Amino acid sequence: MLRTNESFLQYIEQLYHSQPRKEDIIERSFTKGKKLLVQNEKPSKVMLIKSGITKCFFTEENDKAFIVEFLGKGEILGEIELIRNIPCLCNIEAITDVEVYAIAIPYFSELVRSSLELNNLLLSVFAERIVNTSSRASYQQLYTIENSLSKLLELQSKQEIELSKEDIAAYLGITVRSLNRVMKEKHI
Amino acid sequence: MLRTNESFLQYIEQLYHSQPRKEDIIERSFTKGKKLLVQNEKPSKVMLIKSGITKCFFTEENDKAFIVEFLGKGEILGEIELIRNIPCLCNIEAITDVEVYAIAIPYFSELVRSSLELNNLLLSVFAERIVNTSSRASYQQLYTIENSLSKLLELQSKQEIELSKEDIAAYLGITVRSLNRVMKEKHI
DNA sequence: TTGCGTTCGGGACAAATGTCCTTTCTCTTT
DNA sequence: AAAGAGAAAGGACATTTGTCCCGAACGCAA
Repeated sequence: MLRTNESFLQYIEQLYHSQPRKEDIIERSFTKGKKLLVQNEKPSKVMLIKSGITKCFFTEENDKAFIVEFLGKGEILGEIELIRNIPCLCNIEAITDVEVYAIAIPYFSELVRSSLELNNLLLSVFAERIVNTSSRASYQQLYTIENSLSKLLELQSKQEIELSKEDIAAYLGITVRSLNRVMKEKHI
Repeated sequence: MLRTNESFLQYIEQLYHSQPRKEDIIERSFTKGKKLLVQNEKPSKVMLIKSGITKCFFTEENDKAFIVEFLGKGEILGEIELIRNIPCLCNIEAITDVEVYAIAIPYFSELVRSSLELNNLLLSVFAERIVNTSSRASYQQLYTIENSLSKLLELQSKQEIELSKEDIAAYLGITVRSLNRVMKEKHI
């Protein structure tokens, strides 16, 4: 649910401190509620989260939202779009105040081509996201809201993340009305 | 829906023909209906499809099935499990007769650590799968079966793949009864 | 040709979820 | 303190989907 990545953060911080040209990686801040990346727009930077939490979500044409993941410290953003050379797949929005390392695209491209360390970090991240996204897609399609909610609440208590009801509903792909109904039936 | 990857196939075929030790990559065949990989079991090889089509699916504890993707020529199998060192996430089953290149795990691991070309091929594949899986998860959660079926039929006609009703239902994460109902209403 | 078993499609009803609207609660402004 | 606006929860009804079971069609063997 909430993903973090300490080794990726260390790797980028080491690059940040040792870079000769100081513009390849800069620090940026976003306040809660701000969009870091906008769906269907070309990303200008690849970013890695230094602190804070973001949600990564689709807005569909019927105006409904689906949260794919919550991304925290050490998680990378915008890298899929760079590798596939496409506009942003999803929106990324800060749900707390967030600080990131913003990495220039030509610099990041060059690293992907040449750094095995970066490649291996990215492969691990991608593998993790495929596992998480596909297994949750399967589960939420084949079980009722009650089962999915139980799983989410269990994860949530382990990770100590505070989510609004609207965000919980968007993560499960349902309406807030349905979420309230199921929570009431389960006496939550 | 059906994924293929010509450049990955060329890369593996070049390795296959030039390998000194002939056991690192071997060819294997599977008849229609056979399982190439079994969910929750440790994979013994990483495989790349030379010809044929497979389905990659979850079997949930409530005995329902969800097809994540159909994988064809040039697509790689079992690599996620190797990178994350986990048992198989899904089942992989041949829906036509299938031939694969089976790659020894220590050999493949060594290539991942050392070959930038392989890393870049894998990054592209993973990026594609994340895009596909997450966007379809969102769509199928937020729209009705009718919309999802329309999308599938459109893809299917472009790709000339023949699917059983049971497989279509499993790809959409619904029952065959529901699929029949919607197909009848749409006069298909 | 007939009988049996399996597969497929659909009827009927139940369950799950969405939509729309109302009521209550909370917060802010006057 | 009161009023107004916005947010949150839930009632009622509609729609969508799942479950169960039955009948028809098909294939195979005797």
